Amino acid sequence: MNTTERVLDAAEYRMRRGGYNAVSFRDLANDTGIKSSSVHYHFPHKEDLGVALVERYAQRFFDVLENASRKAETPKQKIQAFRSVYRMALSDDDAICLCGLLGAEMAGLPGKLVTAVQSFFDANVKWVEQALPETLSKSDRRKWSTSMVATHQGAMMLATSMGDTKLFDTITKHMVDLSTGQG
Amino acid sequence: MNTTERVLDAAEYRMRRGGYNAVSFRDLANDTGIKSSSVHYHFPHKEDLGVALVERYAQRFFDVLENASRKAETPKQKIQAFRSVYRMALSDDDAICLCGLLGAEMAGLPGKLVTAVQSFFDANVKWVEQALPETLSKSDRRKWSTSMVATHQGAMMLATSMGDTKLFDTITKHMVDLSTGQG
DNA sequence: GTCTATAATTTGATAGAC
DNA sequence: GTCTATCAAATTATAGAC
Repeated sequence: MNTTERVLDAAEYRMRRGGYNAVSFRDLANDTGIKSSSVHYHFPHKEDLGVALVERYAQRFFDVLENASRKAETPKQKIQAFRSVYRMALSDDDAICLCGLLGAEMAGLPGKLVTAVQSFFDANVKWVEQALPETLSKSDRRKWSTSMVATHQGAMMLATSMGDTKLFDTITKHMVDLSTGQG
Repeated sequence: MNTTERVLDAAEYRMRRGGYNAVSFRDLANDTGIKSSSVHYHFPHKEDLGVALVERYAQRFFDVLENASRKAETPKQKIQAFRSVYRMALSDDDAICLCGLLGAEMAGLPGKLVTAVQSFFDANVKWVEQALPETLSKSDRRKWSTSMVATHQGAMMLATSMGDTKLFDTITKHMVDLSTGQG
């Protein structure tokens, strides 16, 4: 794998655990086996690194989501695909969503990062909206899609905080059940 | 007001915006009009400061919640009181919940802070559980209470990230409606 | 309780050689 | 692309005077 990607891997690991300010060029250098000045070659400023990281994260997220929902035909199946992608992000990496963490730190982040995180959430909400039954009103779709994103993000945070991954399962299943009329 | 409280005020303001690592002794000293060594007199280590801050935050939160739910008789009224306390924390201070932010950074926080944040969430979940109708099964009460906390935390984060406080209102009203059979 | 002074470490960042 | 060398600033923290 090329160095830029390896730096991003190290940065993602650290940032999804401690946040933006918990990542330093020196840590990334040690993680990657190069010097901090070489990390600066790939990402001159920390803000650049953050933006590249969020963009890669978003790209991957929607790639996986696209794939997971490929065979989904009903709204219910699509929502379940959405849930499964969040679930994988949580248990595969044993960390919360990068944008969930950065979203919490939003007021302390550099401008370009704020925009990138907002784009992720915007696309998230739009995706769920599009997946919901067309029979619902526009405003009902908004209500459900924003609630769905908020609940999934909150569930990740709460489950990780309490050290109980099952909490994520309980909460998000409940939400999906409610949205598909099983609650 | 005494200096310890003024330091905590400054710390809360900063930490609820940028997170644990966005707060420095020197910033707090400047905010409070004393020197950083004097801040250390009140809180020898940063971890102490963080714990004291979370404990004060939790105390105030439940004091306000107690007061807001004092006249509430029905489960619905109690849940609405819960929602209103989160809403006030968001709009009065124009920041998300201290523990919501620290919960997101959990994996990067010192041990005593982790415990303090967990206690806050634990008490949150228990409070909602206790407020729900006794007619519900124990497991249903758990499902609803954890979902309620997750959704409120997620809604705060999402609303702040998108710069749209109304998003919090829409999402949490939807959730409360669902829980009280209005959805 | 607050100050001055200071230490040890970390941080984001740059210049210039190879 | 990576290195050595270096920097200025910031960070947590302590010693000791007042």
